[in-house]
Amino acid sequence: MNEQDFLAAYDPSAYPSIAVTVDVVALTIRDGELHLLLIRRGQPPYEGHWALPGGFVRPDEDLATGARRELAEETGLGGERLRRVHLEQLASYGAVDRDPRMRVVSVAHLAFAPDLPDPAAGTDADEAIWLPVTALTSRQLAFDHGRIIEDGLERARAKLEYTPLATRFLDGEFTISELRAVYETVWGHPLHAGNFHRKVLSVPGFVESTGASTERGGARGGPRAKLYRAGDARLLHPALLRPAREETVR
Amino acid sequence: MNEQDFLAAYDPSAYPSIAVTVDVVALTIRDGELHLLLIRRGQPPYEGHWALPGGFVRPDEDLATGARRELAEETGLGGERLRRVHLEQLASYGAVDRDPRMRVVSVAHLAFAPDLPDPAAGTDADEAIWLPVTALTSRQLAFDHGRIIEDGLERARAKLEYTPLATRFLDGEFTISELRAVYETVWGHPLHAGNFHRKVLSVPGFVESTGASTERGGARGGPRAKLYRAGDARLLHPALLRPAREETVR
DNA sequence: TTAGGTTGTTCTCACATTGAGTTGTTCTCG
DNA sequence: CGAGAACAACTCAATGTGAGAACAACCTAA
Repeated sequence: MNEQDFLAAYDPSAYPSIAVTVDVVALTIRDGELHLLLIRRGQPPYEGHWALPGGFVRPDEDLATGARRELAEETGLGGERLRRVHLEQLASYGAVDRDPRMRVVSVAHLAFAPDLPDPAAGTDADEAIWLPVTALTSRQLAFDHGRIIEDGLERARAKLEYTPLATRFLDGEFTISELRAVYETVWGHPLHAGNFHRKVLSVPGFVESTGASTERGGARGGPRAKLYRAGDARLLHPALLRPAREETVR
Repeated sequence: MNEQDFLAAYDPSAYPSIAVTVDVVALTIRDGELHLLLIRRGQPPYEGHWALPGGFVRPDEDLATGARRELAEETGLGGERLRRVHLEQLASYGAVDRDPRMRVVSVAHLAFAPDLPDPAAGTDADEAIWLPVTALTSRQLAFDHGRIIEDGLERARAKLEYTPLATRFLDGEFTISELRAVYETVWGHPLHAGNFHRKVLSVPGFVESTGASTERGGARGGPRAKLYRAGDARLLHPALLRPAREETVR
């Protein structure tokens, strides 16, 4: 620090004026497709464009609390349902001109949720929807939110490899096939059912059996599947690696 | 966003007052030990405690630029040497009471550098040193910098697994043994020399041969070693995994 | 009610990767 | 010159992975 910084430090009105916001990349799986929570902006800048839920960090809340509050406001979620949503910090975005109104640093967060109700009820005038990520390319996104979403999706794909967070897209009890569907949806391609089954059961602490089975077979046939719940592992060891992706390596 | 937020958005003086800083966890390897750049604070709060290099983000610079500037100021580094330092964003820290003077959100960064000169010259009155990370426990650290350092070290250890960033701790040309020493130093335990050698050469794009060898054998004997430089891979595939660490998994 | 197709689960087998140890050679130091 | 160290290449067993097959349980549609 130089002398100027020190002076600034002692005079709360003298430090550079930068606003701090939180934005949330909230993901869920609906009808076998990965969906993202978006808000349509009702005023300039980027009026009519789609944006991530977010807003200013309040003086009395920390970053994670602010992100969870924004998520609650837009989804109408609360209590136990909200508490079960996985929320982690993604990264911060602070390009000088990312908001035309003023200097804003946004601390982006990433959320994984089981299928949630439509967000319309209980929020303000802005339109909020769960949009399939496959439909993103055709949408106009506000600010640098396109970049934030890309980073969030890549983080989500990577996290499924070495953490048990895929279970956060499911309800408390699930079948191995449902878990496999999460991986296939987030990674975007099919997995070998037999190998996946073997792998999931062999990783210690990933899932634990409930002893129960589904009431009926699948909609298109097949036997009843055994039910599992999330285990106590916080990391998968060894990891469940995505099939090789040579392109991304160089 | 609710109505209050909208009003705030249009009135630059009405948004919550939060300062934005950058801090840098700068790592290098000296004498076979991992070192960290620390500054001794010359004034309260935390006077006399050790802190990460950092300071306010300036209105005209983005986050990465600010972090690189702070690093340059404290190391006296510039030009090509500075440009070769790997710098990436680590995470943001925004607990309400992390700075007693005011609300501060710090965007922490992580830097990997080859052995650098002592930082004393060219900087301001504060004392700056490269401290072995093994000596950290006995030091009083300012703010939440202990936590930030922990997160930085864990990120560094993880990054060595799946990226070729270990080469950033070395000069342009290096031997496989020197590269292995980086891994052993950062991970904190010895690796099997033969297996490491095989693995490094088998991962495409990790290192490429220069064709040359060292002028002399090692200080304690042994043949001349072949020299390599960093390859063009940005990710290691397959990764070079740390030996299992059961404790951290649950 | 039955036929045909789907799914959950368990196997098998070939192949790749890893951990551990060995060998041979080159070099430095005393 | 001899001892010890380190580079580089090899072997071998254990483990993990990809691909496919087997089989029973179950659904829907005819």
